[in-house]
This record gives sequence, C-alpha cells and structure tokens, in this order.
Amino acid sequence: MEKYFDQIKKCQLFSNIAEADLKSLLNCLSSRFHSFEKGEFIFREDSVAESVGVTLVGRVHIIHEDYWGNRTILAQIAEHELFGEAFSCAEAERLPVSAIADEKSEIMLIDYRKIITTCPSACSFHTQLIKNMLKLIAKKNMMLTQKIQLISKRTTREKLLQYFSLQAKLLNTKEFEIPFDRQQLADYLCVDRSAMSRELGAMQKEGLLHFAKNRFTILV
Amino acid sequence: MEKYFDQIKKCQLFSNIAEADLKSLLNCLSSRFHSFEKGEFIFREDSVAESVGVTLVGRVHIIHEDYWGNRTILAQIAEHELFGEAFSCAEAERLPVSAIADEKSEIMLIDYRKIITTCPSACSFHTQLIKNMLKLIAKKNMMLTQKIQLISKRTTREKLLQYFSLQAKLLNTKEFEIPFDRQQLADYLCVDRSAMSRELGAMQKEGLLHFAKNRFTILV
DNA sequence: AAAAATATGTTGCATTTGCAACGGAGATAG
DNA sequence: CTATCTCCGTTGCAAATGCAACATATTTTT
Repeated sequence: MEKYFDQIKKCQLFSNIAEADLKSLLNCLSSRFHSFEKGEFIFREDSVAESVGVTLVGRVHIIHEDYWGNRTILAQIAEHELFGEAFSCAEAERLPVSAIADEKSEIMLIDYRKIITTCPSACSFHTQLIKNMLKLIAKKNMMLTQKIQLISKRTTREKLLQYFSLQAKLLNTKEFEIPFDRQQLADYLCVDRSAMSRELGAMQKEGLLHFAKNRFTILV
Repeated sequence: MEKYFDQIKKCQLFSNIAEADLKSLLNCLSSRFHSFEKGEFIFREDSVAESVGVTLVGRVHIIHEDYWGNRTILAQIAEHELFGEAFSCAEAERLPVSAIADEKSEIMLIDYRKIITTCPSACSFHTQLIKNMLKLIAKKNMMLTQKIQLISKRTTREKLLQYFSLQAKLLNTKEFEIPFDRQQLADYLCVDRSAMSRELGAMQKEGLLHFAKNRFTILV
C-alpha cells in the first residue's frame, strides 16, 4: 500500500483528510490493490456489487453491452477517480455495467461496507469519507444528466456540436484534443461511426469545424 | 409543518430515524412548504442551487429545454421522493435543469446546507440523514444510467421494447399502465411523437404488443 | 349539450441514419 | 522490409426518422 500512497493522496475521495489520519483510515478500509492490462475487465456486468474502485494509475471505461453485443461507453473514469460506487451505495444486487481498463492501470478496490460503516475502533474520518463520496456521486449524477442531455439530441450533428462545445467550455479554448478515438466517440454519442465520420466531414467542409486526428478546433 | 408529518414519515430520506427524533430533526432543518399548481415551475434552470425538494403530495418532472425550446423530461419524481439534491450536493453554482409540477403538488424545500452540516446543537440524526441521501443519490444515479441505456438504443422500436420490458420487470407483470401520455413518453425516449405513434401501431399490428390508452400488454 | 381544448393517430416527403463493404494511411510485429 | 493489423474516411442503399399538416377521438369547460 505504501507504494501507492502518493497516488491515493491525489484522490478526491480522500480530500479534507489530514495525511496522518489518512494512513490509519487506509488501514481500516483494508483495500486490495490490483494491476490490469488494457482491455482487461475489472468487474463484469451481473456480478455482485461489493467494491468501489479507484484509478490510481490509468483509465477505465464503464461499458454496457446489449443482447446483440453493441457496446456503449457509459462513462470514462480518469486517473484518481472513483467508479462503481453508485451500485454499492444503492445496495444493488447485481452490477448493470462492466468496468474495463482502457490502458494498463493500477486499481484500488475497497469493500464498500468498510466505507459506509463507521468502524468499531471509532475511526472518525469515516464521516468525512462519506461526505466526500456523497459529493462525488452527486457530481457523477450531474455528469450523467449532462450525458443524457447530449444523447437526447436528435441528430448526429447536434450531438457533435453539443459535445465539442462542452469540451471547449470545460477547457476554456476552442482548440482541444479529445480523449476518444473515432469508434469510442461514436459509441459515446450513440451513433454509427461511419455516419459520424460523414457528418464530421460535412461540418469541416461547411467551415464549422477543423480537425486532424484527435485535435479539434471550433471555427463558428 | 404538523399537517405534513404523515407525508414526511413516508419519505425514504427520513427512513431509519425514529419518529421522536424526526420531529427535532425537522426543526433544525427549518424547511419551507409550498403548494404548486400543475405546470408551475418549482425551480428554474440557471437559478442558484440551494434547496432540495421533497414531493409530499403530487408529482414533479425534471426537464431541460434546449436553445430551440425542445423539451426533454430527464426524470419523473413520484410522491415522497427527493429531487434537486445532486446539484446541491455537488455544490453546483447554477441549476442545469428545471423542476415543474406535473400535477397539483405540495413540496417541502430544504436548504441543503442544513442537511449536510451537522448542526451546532449536535443533532445526531444528521449522520443517518446523510447516509439516506447517499443511498438515494446512488439509486438515482443508477436510474440515470438505466435511462442512458434506454436512449442509447438506436431505433424507436428498441427504445420502446426496452422501456416496456423494464416496466414489466419492475411491476412483475406483462400488463401495466405507464405514467406518461404519448408526448411525454416520446420526450422521455427522445423521439418524435408521430414517429413513435407510427411505430407503436406497427408493433401492435405485428402482434408484439397490445395497448389501449395508457395500458400496455406485452405479447412477446 | 355544445364548444373549446387537448390528446392521439395517420400520412407524405425530404432528410438522416445505420449498415455493409471497401480502400488507404499509419502503426506494429516479425 | 514486408506482412499484418488497426484506425479512419468514403460510398451506395434501404430503412428509419423528423417534420408538418391534418383527421379523430377524448376530455374539459362553459
């Protein structure tokens, strides 16, 4: 665990907890650490929801595959972020999604009961931990709402424009790189890759947009 | 407040709090009570996020309207449920959605800081309250995820089938009433009403489905 | 009961989309 | 260097969708 301490400190889940307190907190969470290769599953749909994950190193995708194998990327989990917490906190029996490493990743897995239950040794930092988790889940909730607003758009062009303008607003620049390849972007926007490619080309031809590889510029 | 006590008791936000404790808890929350007519806004997009709402009587829709006035129903809040909590808990500056009464409703509005901050008089029930809220937000998070899975479907027919099968699973019967009129259902599924109506007709003709008014039967 | 308002179904049509198939560019492995 | 693989753009085509306009049905109001 010691070797991960610097990574752990950076996680919002543990913010507002003094460094000294953090060490004893980590002891009573008795978490597991595990390394995953790109494409490896961290947990699978329909398995039991008992852990929350923290990305110490790497990046994770939360995905859902329907009956016919169409894959949807529901969320992208960046470094030092939390995932799987909603299913645990909601006390769901089975996971409705899978988590898959998008690149080689180091993951901390915590039994959610250790988080939610104030430990017998009266470790007082649990209260802060729960508050942190509340805030993180609430934020995720807003991100999901934002994604719903995104894929609620009726046309591919509207989805693309909405996505790009969100990125631009987020990074405060009209030129930015996106963290998706084309297939992933199409999955994220819930459209067909080739149709999206067609639309991107049309938008560039119309002068709305410029792009090369993953770097996009909004020209407006 | 006394007149609402029976309604308040039924809210999951206050579960696992003894009735005697609940009264003192309610005092330190210093909440407001307000009645809204059908179609009246409870809070509007872009206003400051400072309250969470509880539907004591009635039903609320969380909606978003885009630049051109297309309305999306992001969520339906049933009686005794919570709404607006995510924006408060995430400490969002401005609300990204509006809440509107879907029928005449009695709403309790609580300043979220009163919830999140353990009160100076050391009212110990706050811990339970925060845990309850955590669970509710987590559940809502799952519902949002479910909705994303729903509108991720590429065709109107798939969306309808997914929605109906969820309802059937939820109510454990193949015959059920839906809480939406046609326009609302179309908004919820993010499709055009007339196109949806066309598809519903086709599905009935093909024998997949039977419906009359808001009562649907899955025939498989 | 009549009138007005609202909700639902129908249809034609232009556009958008998904799908499948293909080709080229660039990266990677042997 | 060559073979292989992955990513991305292109295109033809059938099907799905949004949109507008209108017809019917149902509910509410007067």
